[in-house]
Amino acid sequence: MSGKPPEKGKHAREAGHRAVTITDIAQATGVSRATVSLVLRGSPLVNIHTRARVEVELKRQRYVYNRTAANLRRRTSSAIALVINDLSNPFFAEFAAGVDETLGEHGYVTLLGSTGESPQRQLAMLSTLMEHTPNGFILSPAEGSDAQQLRQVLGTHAHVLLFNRELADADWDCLTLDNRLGAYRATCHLIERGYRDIAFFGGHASSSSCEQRRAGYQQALIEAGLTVHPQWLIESAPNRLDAAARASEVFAAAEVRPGAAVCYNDTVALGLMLGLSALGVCPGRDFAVTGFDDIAEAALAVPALTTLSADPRARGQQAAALLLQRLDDPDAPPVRSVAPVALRVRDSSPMCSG
Amino acid sequence: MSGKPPEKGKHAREAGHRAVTITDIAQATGVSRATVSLVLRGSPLVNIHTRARVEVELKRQRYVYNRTAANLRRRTSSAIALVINDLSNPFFAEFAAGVDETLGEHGYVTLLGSTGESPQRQLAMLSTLMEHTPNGFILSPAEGSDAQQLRQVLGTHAHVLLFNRELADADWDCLTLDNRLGAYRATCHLIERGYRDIAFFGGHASSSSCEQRRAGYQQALIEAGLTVHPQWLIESAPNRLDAAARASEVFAAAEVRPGAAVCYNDTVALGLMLGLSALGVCPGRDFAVTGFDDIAEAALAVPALTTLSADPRARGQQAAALLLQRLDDPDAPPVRSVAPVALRVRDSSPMCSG
DNA sequence: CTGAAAGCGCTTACAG
DNA sequence: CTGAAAGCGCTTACAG
Repeated sequence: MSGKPPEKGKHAREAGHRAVTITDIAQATGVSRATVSLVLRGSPLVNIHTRARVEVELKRQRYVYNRTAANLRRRTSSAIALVINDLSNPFFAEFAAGVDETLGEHGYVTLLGSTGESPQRQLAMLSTLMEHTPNGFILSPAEGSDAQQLRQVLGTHAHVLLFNRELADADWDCLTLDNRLGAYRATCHLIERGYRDIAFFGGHASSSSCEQRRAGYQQALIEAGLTVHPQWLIESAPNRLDAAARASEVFAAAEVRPGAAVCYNDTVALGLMLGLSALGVCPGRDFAVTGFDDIAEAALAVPALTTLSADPRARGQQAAALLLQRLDDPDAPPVRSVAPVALRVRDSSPMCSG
Repeated sequence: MSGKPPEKGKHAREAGHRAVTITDIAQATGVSRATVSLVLRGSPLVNIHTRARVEVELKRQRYVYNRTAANLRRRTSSAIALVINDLSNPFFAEFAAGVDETLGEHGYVTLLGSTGESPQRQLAMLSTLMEHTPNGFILSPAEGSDAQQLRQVLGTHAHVLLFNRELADADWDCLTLDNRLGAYRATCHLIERGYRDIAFFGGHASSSSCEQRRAGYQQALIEAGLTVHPQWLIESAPNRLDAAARASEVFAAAEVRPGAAVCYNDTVALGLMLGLSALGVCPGRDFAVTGFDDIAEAALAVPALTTLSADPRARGQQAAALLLQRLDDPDAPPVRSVAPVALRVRDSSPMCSG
């Protein structure tokens, strides 16, 4: 039992007045609680007139079904926990909207939890959520999550769908973006436009998504017969500030200055563009940039950012659907779904002029 | 009882295996369930050695507290419902992040619901959420919400905090932005920069926030001795597309062409800027524009958008705090909180050149 | 077709 | 300091 339970707010629905229950309805209509329950659950057993009487009384007393009580008795749950890093990241906000929409359509309610990209808070969040007995978890793991610890908290039998990040030796269902193909396409696009010296910029190399994107980038270079310079693999925190600060590292290597960069994601790309401007390098003219995610800002930036669109809302719907499938068939083998990703060409990657 | 309950997903925590309960712990340690419960709740009554034995066993069996069961017995709830229009609007996403953060710190869990700005779905959403017996609601009402119907669904005694939109004759707590002052400031700012012919663009005039912003706009004009032209009050749906389509209406009035517009919000302002460009009017040079909300795109738009910052994340925290206060003291008089709003001056409102 | 009874996992007076 | 008993609001075999 972790977290501090709310001690003050004692009023589940109302202050003083107790809520109307099936007992009230049963007494008022002169039937048993069992019969009221059958009416509520739409059982065909109930006599049509009995049903009518009960239904009138339910309306009259403004009865509200207590699903948590029913869930307790039935050993079910109608809630699904959604745990993401940060709602203020538009990509995850859209994802959450998609999840919530699909879960709602299937009669589930969404329990929300944010981790702020901290494995610590993630564990705390998850054990709090566990106490509310959700039927399953949709989890976008914080960077640096430990599968071992997660399993410890979630228990061996909880239904879990991982989004966005794979976890070493976790046998949970998983929905990821096609990171490798996406970065491959971005890199090919730059090569086609005439760039030959292309860096990979941003992200923590240890994260699985960054690793995959780098792999796609390298594959494209190799297929084109270009050299992969290790000095052109530049790490950064996945935020704008750190990316901007590290812009100069792109030109740190003595030999050749790259003329373009495939970035880990849009946020990092926008930060790099800012940093380049500060260095007197005009992004989109002196230096080509691509992103990943197609956040709303990508289309509005100057120059508009060439990027890969993952349609996060659709991913949310897909994630929810996959988890629901898992609930239907707990014994099916683990699912690994890879969502496609589409290139959006914009001004930040013009034809190479150099 | 509305909505379709999930019939398939029968496995609250695990498939087949039943969860460990206080009964298991009691049996294993040879104490009563009551004692285990006291240990869990941290009661000082329990003998220190008894407590130690029980705690070891809790760990050993990986006991997970079932808060929903406890809530049922105690007639409490540790959940709060958060109902907003659309998570894909960054303003609301930030707000939700703030709410969730503060609720989490106080041991509450967030039940999420989206209405898609539809009063219909809002009612359906709310009655589904009611079945989960949340302790209170934070509700950003969909446009066109009917207080009467809401009260019907929520019951007279539910604890509700309204955000962003007031509702005629609802005696619920309410947190709104200082719409009037914000629009007043934006208008004064344009006047100071030399504009005299200023339109008010976008939003549905019937919505309370739009009404208030228009009032601030008019006040500023009147105080400056400028005329308020009714033809310069242009309505639009609060989205980019409709705003862009209605850009030409700004110049529809025969007499004078306005040289600037105070917009209902950022989304509408960005739409207007797009529409103006299409008409050959260059926003920020030929025509000044201000927004409202300071969404992330505002700073990145070209020209960057002068707007009012409401700090939605802080609003979320504030909303959560207000609701928690209400739970502590259900009988306190209704609270109407008005959050301040700060002007962010950017390139879209340069000195008047005309 | 309907009711009496047991029980989901927990808490809380009340005895002792 | 600990246990027996009742009960939160619901559901589900089981009789009849």
